[in-house]
Amino acid sequence: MNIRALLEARFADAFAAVGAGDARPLVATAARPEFGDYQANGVMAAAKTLGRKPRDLANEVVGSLDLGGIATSVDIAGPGFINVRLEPSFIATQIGADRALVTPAVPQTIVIDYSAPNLAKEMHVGHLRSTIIGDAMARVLEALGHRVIRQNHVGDWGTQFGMLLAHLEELGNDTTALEDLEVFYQASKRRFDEDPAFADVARSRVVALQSGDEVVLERWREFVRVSQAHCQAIYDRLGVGLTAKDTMGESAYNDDLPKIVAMLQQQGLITESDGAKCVFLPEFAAKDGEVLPIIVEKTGGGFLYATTDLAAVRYRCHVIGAARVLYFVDVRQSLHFRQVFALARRAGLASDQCSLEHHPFGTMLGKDGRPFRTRDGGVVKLSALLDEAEQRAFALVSDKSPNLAETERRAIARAVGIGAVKYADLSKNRTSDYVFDWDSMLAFDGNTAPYLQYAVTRILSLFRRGDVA
RNA sequence: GUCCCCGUAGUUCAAUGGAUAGAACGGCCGCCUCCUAAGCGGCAAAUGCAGGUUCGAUUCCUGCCGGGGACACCA
Repeated sequence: MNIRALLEARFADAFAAVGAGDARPLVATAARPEFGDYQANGVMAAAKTLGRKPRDLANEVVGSLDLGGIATSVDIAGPGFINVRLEPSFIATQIGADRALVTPAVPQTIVIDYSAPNLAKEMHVGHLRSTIIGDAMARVLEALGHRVIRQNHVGDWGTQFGMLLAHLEELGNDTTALEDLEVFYQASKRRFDEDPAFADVARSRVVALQSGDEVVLERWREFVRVSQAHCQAIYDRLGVGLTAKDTMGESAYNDDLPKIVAMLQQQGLITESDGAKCVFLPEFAAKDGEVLPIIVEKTGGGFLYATTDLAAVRYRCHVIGAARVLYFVDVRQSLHFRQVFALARRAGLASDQCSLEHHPFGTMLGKDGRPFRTRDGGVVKLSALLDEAEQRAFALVSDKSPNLAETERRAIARAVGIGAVKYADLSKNRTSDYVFDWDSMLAFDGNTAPYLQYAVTRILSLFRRGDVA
């Protein structure tokens, strides 16, 4: 039983008994410890509605309130706050009960879309927030008793794969070239930009891929397998629960895309504009009457990510039967998701019972206040970031505890370094940008992972020395 | 230009419409010597501006100022 909910119910009974049954008791945890443990704030509003003095009404509420065995004291304070101090034995039994302090949820099926790296390249810092915030949410919702379905919407399809496959062919399909995916991607792009003949081959591979050419498809599968192994290594280092079975990439929706467009067409939602198939929804009209388009098919054919996301919505709502779909995606995608969600509803790709929610997050900035980059302006690979976190932690640990064996210092450095990166992110406001700063996240002072980890270590040490449990 | 998000101590973050706006780091003033690697106590320090709704506004509404982002065939 949730304590707040229990108190709310008891107060509601008391409110009803004194003729204030229409008002909510508004029970909350106490604002300050000296007030007690919980407080009910609803009397002031109720008194206003009833035209009564708040203190008088509060007295009557307390008179009718039954908190036997729950509270040691119930006091009226200020203009009409009611403060409750809990019975220690009651708290003890609540804590002893299984998951006592967790509100038991009515179980729902919840899809969580997070991480979503582009498999053509290596994961970079831009994927960090989605990955660890989404993972944290998945765990929380599971702990509340929900059926959580993780969906890693990886970028495993599209024009860029034609380029990569063509380059891989040039190298005799030797997948060891993929060990450094970033280098491989850059080389492919260079070939594509510099050699028109290569570009033609690349384009033909895209067509082969999309038309289901088994030979090309097999090479593509191998590429995806290797690339996904890179991601898995990162997930394992981060302690993130994603695995291959959670992958539901863009390619998975390939066959649905023409059907989605046909369906929109049938509903009369599509307007052709400059050769592209667009949907113009009135809710995206500006003051000047200009309406933002949602492009679902390019001039000359070919689909865009709005189409893919519509197919994903349909799958999640209608096939999986999700009650909620949570997207942990960069704030810059806000407009895109507003459009996709609105269109999905309009076209019946999402039922009214299916809640579509974009939970955006801000950008990771460097100390200069600009997006976090390497010194020469390149994107920071996630593996390099985690390497540096462990190295810095190792230097700190070695400095403070030079007597420990190196293997032990390495193990501690891993926990401290990775923990610092994750905690620095999760302890920040999700929706605003934040400055990524090694020194503050690895500090042994303040609101940091090293501080928390040391506090736990110290408590365990006390228990050990005191011979407690 | 249009639309969206955000403005809280010097800094990083808190505060279901509730009481005296909380922490941490940094700063200043004292004190102490170590429970795995964080010493302890104290002090100063903030709701961008102007209205409105409300018994009560950091929170909701309007306008302004400031910052960020997005806006047609990339994702």
